[in-house]
Amino acid sequence: MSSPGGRRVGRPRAVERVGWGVDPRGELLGAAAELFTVKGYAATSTRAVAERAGMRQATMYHYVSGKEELLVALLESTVAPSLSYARALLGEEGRGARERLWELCRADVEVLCGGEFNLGGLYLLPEVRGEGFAGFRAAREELKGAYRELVGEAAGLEGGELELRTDLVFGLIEGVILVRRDAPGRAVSEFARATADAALRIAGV
Amino acid sequence: MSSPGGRRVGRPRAVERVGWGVDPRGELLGAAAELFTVKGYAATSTRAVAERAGMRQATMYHYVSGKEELLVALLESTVAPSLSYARALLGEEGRGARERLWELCRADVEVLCGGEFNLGGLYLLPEVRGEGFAGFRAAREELKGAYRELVGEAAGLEGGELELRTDLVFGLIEGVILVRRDAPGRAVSEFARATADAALRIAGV
DNA sequence: ATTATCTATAGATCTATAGATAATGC
DNA sequence: ATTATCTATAGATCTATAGATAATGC
Repeated sequence: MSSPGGRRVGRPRAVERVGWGVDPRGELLGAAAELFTVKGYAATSTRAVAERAGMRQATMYHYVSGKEELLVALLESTVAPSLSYARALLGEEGRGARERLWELCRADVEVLCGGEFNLGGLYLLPEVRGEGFAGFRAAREELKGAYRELVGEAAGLEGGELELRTDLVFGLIEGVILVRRDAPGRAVSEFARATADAALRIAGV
Repeated sequence: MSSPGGRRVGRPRAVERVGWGVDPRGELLGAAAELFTVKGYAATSTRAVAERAGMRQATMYHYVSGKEELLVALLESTVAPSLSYARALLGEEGRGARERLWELCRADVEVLCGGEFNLGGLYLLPEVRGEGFAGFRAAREELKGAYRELVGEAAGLEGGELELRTDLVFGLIEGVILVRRDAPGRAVSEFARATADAALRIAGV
């Protein structure tokens, strides 16, 4: 436990820390979330991230190997909650596929729109095609697979038609990331429900 | 007319040009389209763009003021065709709103997915918030206004409900940009029609 | 002694300008 | 003379490492 007064081992920071209750890696992740979404990933320097997190540029390397590690962690944090929820829903035999699909859509939109920054949009970065992001891409594919399964069961589809409907539903959900940029004021949970309604209409159930 | 043999005024290029029938600015735009979408905007240097276009880095400044001018031009080229089509559709009193909305959606998807590179995705860049992109943003707003008008007329909506439906429809159309990345093989025109169908279902007509 | 941080910096970029050069045009 | 290109480079970054320093822990 880091004592409340701030008595910590090691040389003190040049600029005393402001954000509290977070460890240094968490401070870096928070700074990166803001800067990557607001200024862009490639346009953000390691110096900018570190200083925003309240430490000097070189100190960052004590906690992470570089910018990419931060981006990987942020991306995985956007897909992980939806994915584990999707796994749980697939196992719930009791509820109908239609209801579970609606619920997955709603929860996914809540996660994507709920955070302070538009982290969901980061997965569009060309950098995400690189090797370091294989884990994230696999998680995203598994999530899409869950959508496919529920769409297929709810709408009684398979083959190319199922593939098309899944792409449209998945595209809608991720498209709300873009929409949210234009209207950041709207209440998230209401918007999430409306999006889930729209997804069911697209799926054709 | 630049004579076919390639006899041109000025010092010859160090590396003789390959892509033909295009002027130097067009060569730069083509190179930028490829590199910005594949490698990312901020991650692409002026040197990379110029060399891909077959000229040395410094020569690029003879034609454009820098990378940003190229990005502005590319973005405007993605919204301009849809916008002028939207204006034309708004004027066609003869056809019903429902039919015109469907047609706008279909045409928009064709443009966004039709090109060789995923230029539509570039508008998500944080850089686009800058002043240099005011013209592009205005065009995009006008296009969204056309969607709003057609959705309102087709579905008989207004106020907050109209705003919500418009966001969902617009989000779906732009979301197909993401979808296309996952399934680049699908026939564009078939996909465009399916997306337009889905948009009408979301709009509630 | 251990730890977290700092300062300093080498080496690798990258952008934008200055000025030279090699074509055609007249 | 005009033009399109070139080469060269100054100045401003940015990344990642080396080594110093200022705390606490024992």
